[in-house]
Amino acid sequence: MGHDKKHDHSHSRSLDEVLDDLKKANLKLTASRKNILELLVKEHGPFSADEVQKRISRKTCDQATVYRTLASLEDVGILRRCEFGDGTARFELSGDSNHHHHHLICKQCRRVEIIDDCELEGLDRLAQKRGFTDVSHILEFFGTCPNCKK
Amino acid sequence: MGHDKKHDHSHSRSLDEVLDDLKKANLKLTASRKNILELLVKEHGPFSADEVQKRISRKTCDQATVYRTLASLEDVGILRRCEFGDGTARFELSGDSNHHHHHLICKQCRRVEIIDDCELEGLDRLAQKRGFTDVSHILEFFGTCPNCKK
DNA sequence: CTACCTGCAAAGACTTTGCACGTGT
DNA sequence: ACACGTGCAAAGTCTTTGCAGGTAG
Repeated sequence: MGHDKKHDHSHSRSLDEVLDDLKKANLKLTASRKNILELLVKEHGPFSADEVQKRISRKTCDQATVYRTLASLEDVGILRRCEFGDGTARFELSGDSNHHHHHLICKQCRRVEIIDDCELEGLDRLAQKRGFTDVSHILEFFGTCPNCKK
Repeated sequence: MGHDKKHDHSHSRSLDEVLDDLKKANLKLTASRKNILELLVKEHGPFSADEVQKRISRKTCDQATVYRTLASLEDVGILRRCEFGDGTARFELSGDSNHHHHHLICKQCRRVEIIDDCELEGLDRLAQKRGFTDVSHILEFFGTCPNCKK
C-alpha cells in the first residue's frame, strides 16, 4: 500500500509528502483532511473554504470541519493563507518554502495566475507583460514587533 | 471664505485639498463625510469602519453610513483600502499617488508602521531592520485580464 | 426642487464555537 | 482507551441593502 502512484510531478508536492507532513505535525489522518489535501495537491488553487467544500462534495464534509481543517493545516505550515481583498480567505499548499510565488488576480473573473519569477523590480510590469491592464498590487508585511517580543 | 487655515503641513494632504477632491468627484459635502475625512487627514490610520465610527462618535454617524461613505470615497480614489489579513478592511487617504508606501503590521498588537522607503529589493529585510521578527509579507497583484478586457 | 445621503433595521456572507458523538493511533 | 476530530446548529463579526425621510447644490 502507498506505492501505487505512477508519476511524481517533480516540481509540485506529492500527496504522500504532504500526508507525511501531517504526521510530523501530530495531526491525525482523517478522511476530511485527506480529501482536502488531495484537492490542493491536484489543483493549485488557492481556494476559499466554500470552494474547497464544493470540490470535495461527493465525500461530504461539514462546513465547520473545512474551516477547522484549513485553520489547523495553516497553523502547522502545510497551507498558506491568501488575501485577495474581497473579504474571503483562500488557501493553497505552502510546503516548499523555496517555491515562493505571488498571485495575479483578475478583478473581474477572479481567475488566479501564478507569478513564478519573483523579480520585484518589475512589480506591476510583470502583470502588464501578461496583458493585464489597470494593474495595482498589495504589499503588506507581517511580523512580531520589538515590543511584543519582550 | 476658506482662507483661514494657518499651517499647511506640506507632506500630508490638507483637509481643504481633500474636500476639493470630493467636489471634483461630484460627491456632496455632508457632515458625515467631512467628519470622516477630518479624521483621516489628522490621523493616518488605516482605520476599519468600526474604528472610524468610534473616533467620530461625538458627531454620531450611522454604521451603514460609515460603510457607504468609505466605499464611495474609495470608488473615487480618495481613500485606499488595506487588507491586513484579518478579515477586516481598513482605509487611509490615498490622494497623493506619489507618496506610495507600505505597511508593517505587528501580528500581535496590530500596530501599524509606515514603510516609506519602498526599496523592494530588501523586502522582509526592511521589516527586520526595524527589529521585527518572524517576518513575512503579502504581495498580490490586481488587474483586468486580457479575456475580460474584450 | 431633485438627486443624492442618511438612519434604522433587517438580512447577508464568511467564520467561529459549544456540545455530544465518532474515530485514528 | 483517550485525545483528537467531526457534524450539527447556533452565534458572532463584518458588511450590505431596502426603504422612508432628510439635505446639499
